[in-house]
Amino acid sequence: MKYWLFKSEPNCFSYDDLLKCKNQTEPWDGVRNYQARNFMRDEMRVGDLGIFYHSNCKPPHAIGLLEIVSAGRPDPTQFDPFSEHPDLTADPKNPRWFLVDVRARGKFRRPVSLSEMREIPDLSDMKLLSRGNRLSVMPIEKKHFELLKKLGGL
DNA sequence: GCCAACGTTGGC
DNA sequence: GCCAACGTTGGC
Repeated sequence: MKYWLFKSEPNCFSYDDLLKCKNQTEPWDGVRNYQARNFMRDEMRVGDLGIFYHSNCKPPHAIGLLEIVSAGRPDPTQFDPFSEHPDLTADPKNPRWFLVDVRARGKFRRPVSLSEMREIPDLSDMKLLSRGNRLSVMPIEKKHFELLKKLGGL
């Protein structure tokens, strides 16, 4: 089993928004980065777990757990000219962008801020903390997942 | 295939 | 609002 970190801007889609979705499940659509796409298309498996991270807010923080509940599948929003990230050059017979469906697996009792993470030596080699990292979906080591979960009070 | 220009991300 | 980092684009 693998572990992942999913970034989202809370004013766009927050953990509470996920909790309000049917079955607390939602497609993680709109990703338009090849590396992130490859993770979703090729490496995620049903049952993998993830951390939900709120970016571009004050302070940025990890806020809860999620579970991957579908394999990678084509992201329908690429073909929708009215979606936020249409890609009209994508061929429906050979989709370019993929998503997975994620389900909420528990909100943290307390958020774990980015600055707090930076102060914890055991988290120092997390990809999230590396300079200039802009990936919205990235792998995370099990030990980091477990520690974040604990810091979040779960 | 190189690389300059440009756009985006996202912490600060 | 600034800017570092980095991905993408497109001319050559």
